[in-house]
Amino acid sequence: MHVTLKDVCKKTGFSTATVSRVLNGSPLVTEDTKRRVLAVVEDLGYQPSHTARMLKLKRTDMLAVVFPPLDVGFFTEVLRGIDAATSEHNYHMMTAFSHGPEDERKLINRVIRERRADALILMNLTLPENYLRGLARYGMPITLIDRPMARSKMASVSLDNRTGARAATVHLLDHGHRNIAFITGPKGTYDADERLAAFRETMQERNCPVDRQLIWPGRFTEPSGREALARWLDGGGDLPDAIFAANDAMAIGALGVLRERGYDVPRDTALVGFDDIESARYLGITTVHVPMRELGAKSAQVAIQQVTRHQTGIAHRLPTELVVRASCGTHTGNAAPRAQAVSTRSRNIPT
Amino acid sequence: MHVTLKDVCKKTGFSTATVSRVLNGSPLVTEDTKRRVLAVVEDLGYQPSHTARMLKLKRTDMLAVVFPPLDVGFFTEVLRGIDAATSEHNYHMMTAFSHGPEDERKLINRVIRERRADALILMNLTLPENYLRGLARYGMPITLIDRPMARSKMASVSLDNRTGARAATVHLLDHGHRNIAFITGPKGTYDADERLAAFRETMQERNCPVDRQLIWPGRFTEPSGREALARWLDGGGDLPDAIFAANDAMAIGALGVLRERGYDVPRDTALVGFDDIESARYLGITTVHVPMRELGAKSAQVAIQQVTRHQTGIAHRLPTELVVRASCGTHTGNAAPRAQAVSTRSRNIPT
DNA sequence: GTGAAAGCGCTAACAA
DNA sequence: TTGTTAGCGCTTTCAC
Repeated sequence: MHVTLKDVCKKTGFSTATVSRVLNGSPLVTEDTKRRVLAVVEDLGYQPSHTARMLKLKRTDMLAVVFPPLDVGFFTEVLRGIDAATSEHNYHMMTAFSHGPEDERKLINRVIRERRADALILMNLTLPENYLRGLARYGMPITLIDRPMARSKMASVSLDNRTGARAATVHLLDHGHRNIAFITGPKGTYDADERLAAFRETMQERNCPVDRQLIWPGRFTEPSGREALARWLDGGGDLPDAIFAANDAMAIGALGVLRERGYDVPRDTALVGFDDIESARYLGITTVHVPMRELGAKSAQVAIQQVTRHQTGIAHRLPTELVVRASCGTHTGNAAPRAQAVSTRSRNIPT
Repeated sequence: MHVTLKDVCKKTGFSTATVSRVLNGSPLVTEDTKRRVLAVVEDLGYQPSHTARMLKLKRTDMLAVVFPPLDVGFFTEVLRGIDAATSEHNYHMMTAFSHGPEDERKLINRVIRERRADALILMNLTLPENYLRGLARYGMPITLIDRPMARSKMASVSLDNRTGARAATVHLLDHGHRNIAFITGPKGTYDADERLAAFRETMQERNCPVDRQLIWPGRFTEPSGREALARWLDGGGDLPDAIFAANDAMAIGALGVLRERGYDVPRDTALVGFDDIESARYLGITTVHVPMRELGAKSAQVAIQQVTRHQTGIAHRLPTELVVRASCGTHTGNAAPRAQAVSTRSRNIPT
């Protein structure tokens, strides 16, 4: 059997109250008592049962994180960010990956209803706003990553997608590309919509008409990026001057198709992604850097603040930043120095 | 306030015992009682408190996973594997990334002593065997990923590193490479040691002397791969016929150096990695595929078996498999068809 | 078949 | 300063 509070009491002769006080650093105990209790605690190798504590205190010191079923390296980074902040505040992290929308709701419900965690962090899910609002009723603080909630007090940590998408579009335009294709993310996803909108706006501002045919639907996955470009080319479409994918996974998919068909990047077409995942760096893909760790860390902090300080409606927006690499722009000759001006994150493996 | 068992009792008129029986599917209740109780449960939106249950049953339905502070995409995949098996068995997953060896022990101790989980999965840690054996005393089942424990009953799920490393080495030799450099993983790590040992053995069997100078120390990280090759070249070393890195991250690091210095892969030197992470596929790096998801899924299954069936000393060993891509061997002309024979996993983006 | 009651291991009034 | 005691919300003997 394992050691409980009572064992410590028996051995010290003190009551549970006193021992508990010592353990919780109450000032209402003699130095001597404290010493004696701690000695026995040490001796017996006693450790308070977290479970019992939970039941009494109605705290779990646990943050639950639910991720969508996407595979991209993006989530690892976010997870690490959450982990870092979480453990810094002496919280634990419970992780679950959803395996589809139904599963997502089941997961979320289970966590909330069983009160397995003090707060819930939801990432980039496509769940409708009113469903999310409904969750608020259960009283567990929820922090949304990647989606500010318009008319609600739900906390969120999101991205300034527009500035990044705008910078990328401007970069392409500045390098003389006009005929730019855009591979979208799943419709209805906040980030995807913002990125597309900013692309459109920027094009319009520059009096550069957007060819509707060149808006290719994607799903934020690598295969969907492949398909988008392949379908266009197979349908007899000309290779555009540039391709702007709403995330790196799709950019990588498109790059695969380009290489397989003998096209050179950036000579035949420029390519830009979004996120700045590890593979994008290795492949030399110009992209918009997203501070993934910070996204995670910030959301964990927000979640904890909601728990400990009962703060509500906290909304953060993190900046994004263009990172110029070989996949785009270098053929103008002076793009390299310019790249430095845009960002110092450009260490990469030339392709 | 939230709904408890008592609320259901009050509303139904039954005792806690009966309601609890209904909830746990006991056969000792009338169909009618069951119906009435469930109706009220539904009506009130009652959900049993997991915490209270835990305290009573001394089960947490939680698997704790501790990962090392490495960044590689490897872990994401393993984590997904664990998640899949975990949720399939109605368990939850608690994740923690260590931030160094001291931290690692602290994390592990906390989980074990507080009994936050029913079982613990440890991944690829460099913790000494006797420390691990010491942990067994606490009674929490531990499953090791990537390291079979020689003289102990600790469960493990590990890799057949040798077969994979052997296949890779043979592949390089068959393509006429003799002068092969090997970038090692951190000394003392099971996988790293096995891979190096198999490389050495295979070379010897083929009467191909291993040049000690060409064994470059690495740490399983991308920068360490860069450094290993850069140091050699900067020291005036000739580019070897081939480079075999003990993992993909380091292979990618070396590839970066090669490209920066204008070398072509595989023309100037062949390159082989280990793990088959996503980036390796995109970069067309020949590598040894490691079934990362299975590694995770299997370890979760083993962990759960230990909990539910009190099985002990389960040891699994998963196969690895050579995947031939562009970074190696294709310059012989007929390597492509051969690649098919070796593995069908070779879809990749030609570099 | 159902209920009363005793805990699981802890914390925190309240009393002394 | 320390002890007594009543729970937290559930499961499970043991009676009935």
